[in-house]
Amino acid sequence: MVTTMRDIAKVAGVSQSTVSRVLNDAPTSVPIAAATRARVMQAAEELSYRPNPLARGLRGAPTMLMGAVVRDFSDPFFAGAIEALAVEAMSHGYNIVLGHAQGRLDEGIALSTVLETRHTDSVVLLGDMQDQPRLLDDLRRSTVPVVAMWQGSSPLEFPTAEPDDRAGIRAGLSHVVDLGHRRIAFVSAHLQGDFRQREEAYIEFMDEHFGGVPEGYLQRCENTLAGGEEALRALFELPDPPTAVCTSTDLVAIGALHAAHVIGTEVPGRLSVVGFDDILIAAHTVPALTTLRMPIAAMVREAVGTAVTLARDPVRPRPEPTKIVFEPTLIVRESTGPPPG
Amino acid sequence: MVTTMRDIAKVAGVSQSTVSRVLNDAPTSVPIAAATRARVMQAAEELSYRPNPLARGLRGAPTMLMGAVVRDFSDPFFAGAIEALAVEAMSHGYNIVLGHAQGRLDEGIALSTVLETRHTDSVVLLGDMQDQPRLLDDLRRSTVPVVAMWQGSSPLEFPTAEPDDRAGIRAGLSHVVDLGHRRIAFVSAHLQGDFRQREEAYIEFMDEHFGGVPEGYLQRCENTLAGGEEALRALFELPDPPTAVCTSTDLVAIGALHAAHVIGTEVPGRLSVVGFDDILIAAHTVPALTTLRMPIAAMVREAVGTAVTLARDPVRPRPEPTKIVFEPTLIVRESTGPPPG
DNA sequence: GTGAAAGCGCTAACAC
DNA sequence: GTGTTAGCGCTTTCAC
Repeated sequence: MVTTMRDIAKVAGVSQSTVSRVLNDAPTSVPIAAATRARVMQAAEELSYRPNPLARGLRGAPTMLMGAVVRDFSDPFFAGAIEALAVEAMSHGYNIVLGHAQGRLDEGIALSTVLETRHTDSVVLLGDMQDQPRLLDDLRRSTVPVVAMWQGSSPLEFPTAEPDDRAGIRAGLSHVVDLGHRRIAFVSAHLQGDFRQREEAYIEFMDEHFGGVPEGYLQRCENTLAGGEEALRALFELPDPPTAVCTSTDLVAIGALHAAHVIGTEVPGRLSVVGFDDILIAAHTVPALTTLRMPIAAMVREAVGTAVTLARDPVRPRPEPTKIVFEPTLIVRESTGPPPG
Repeated sequence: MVTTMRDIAKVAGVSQSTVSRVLNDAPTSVPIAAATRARVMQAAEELSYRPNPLARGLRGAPTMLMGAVVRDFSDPFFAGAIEALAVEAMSHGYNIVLGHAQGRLDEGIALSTVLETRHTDSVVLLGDMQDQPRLLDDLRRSTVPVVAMWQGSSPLEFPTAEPDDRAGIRAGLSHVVDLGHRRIAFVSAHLQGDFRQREEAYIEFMDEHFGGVPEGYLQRCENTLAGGEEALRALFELPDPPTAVCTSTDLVAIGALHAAHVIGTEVPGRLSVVGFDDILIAAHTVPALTTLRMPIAAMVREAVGTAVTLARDPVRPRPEPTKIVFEPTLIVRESTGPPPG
């Protein structure tokens, strides 16, 4: 059996509400006789009492649970983001509930499972969810505060923390241009609208600097290691292969690195590679990856802070959608160098 | 305002209990007039009603939340494991709540935060928690069913799914021996008791085959990429460096790979490297890593299945601690080959 | 077929 | 100082 306050009350010979007061260490509002308090405490200890958070929650107390809905679980980038989110949330006393918007689940489940979650005090969206219309719909009409991250080009609906994709891509491209590269390709991991901005930043940059994107230099692929490999292979079947490849994620960059190794193309001797995100392994690939560091910590801090604040507000007028932008930082490692020759 | 059943009842002109019956689609127990049902449904729709899971839970319904307590969040191996856990749990209708036993949090928090979690129907422990005595204590005396994974050598307290570490390590060692290696070192990532078994398997194997471990061939390090790098460097400062290195995790193996590249040691030409776990990037490192595949999917299936079953049992006599063992599989890739010369 | 009423474990008035 | 009494939103007897 599970111990309830009534059990304690019986054992300690007091009323259940006294137990409640003692156990909650009622601020200053109601003084309790030291003796009573002691008896209650001891009884609670003996019966190894644990409060029932559901009952508390029913009374209006927050559940201290924060929902996290992530678009793609198997992406190491999001794995890192969730970790950061969990740590940050915990520093506010919250635990993370993992929802997920994974592809073709029965849509009905996807949403209710995630959102039935009214026992979640707030919800954080990681990544673009345009392909989950019902989820979004549900979120919109619900009363839980929602904050979003990495929404890319999808319409702004919630308070959002976003990286400056365009600036990041341009910084990477400028870096290889400064090294002397002219034949610069781009591997664009295609997920949702999410990465469009990175791709567009490349096109824009190439237009400005070289009057356009050379035939075949823009490769689209899945956002996986295998996708990056394929894309790099395709680039090297071109009559005039690039000397530098920028990518929209580290994941495809690492795939590209591997493919380059397999086909015997030296990095950075023959080919420079630039990633995006600076995931955990990026610093330890062979060779170490030059990339753009996503300011995850700062973004997560912002998002969690907003979520916590909104959750605390009992009035909660639907907050204005806002977008706070964070700058990626270029991290130069071993995978970039001057072009061959 | 949040819509309750009473609101619906008022609008539909019925009693709140009727609303409950309609909305729960009461099995066959109580037939409801089609007209009433329709009216209720419509009112619910209009008011965009959402059931309050807390109230349900209070009445004894399960919360359909499964707690996951992970020892080390930043370990990509556990990230993968959590992903698998989340997917598997969701296939049973559960969502995962991330607890965490992270190092030096205020111990008080660590446990209550994770366990107050009586609104969690069950708890899965990922990794050895010996350094969290209060957590374990709490878990022991609580009534939530607990199942464990990757407990290594710590005492068996719960139903557990475990890899056969010894068999895995021996398979890796045999593989390099078969390739002709004799000078075989081991990089042992030191966390908890967790990895002792892998280290001991190495010692045992070396005793059997070569009459002992050569001086300096057993390197201990942190379970990080940097740890693996350091360990490899140390090995190559030995008067007689190894021609093969086995490791207790892919993480340190990848660090070793990187260090080998930096000091100009060719893999597998001059040095063979064997990992353990087969994490996501293992197949895409340069060169691709030979490793032992942890049967995560099978283990997680077992663990979640047990957790779900236990959670369903209302009687719930403390289950016998059990250990189900899963065999790792040797995956030969590019990082191993015959010794030089 | 449907309503009234009790109660899940807890907190918060409101008495005394 | 401490007990009594309402509910929080819901499910579930038990009546009618």
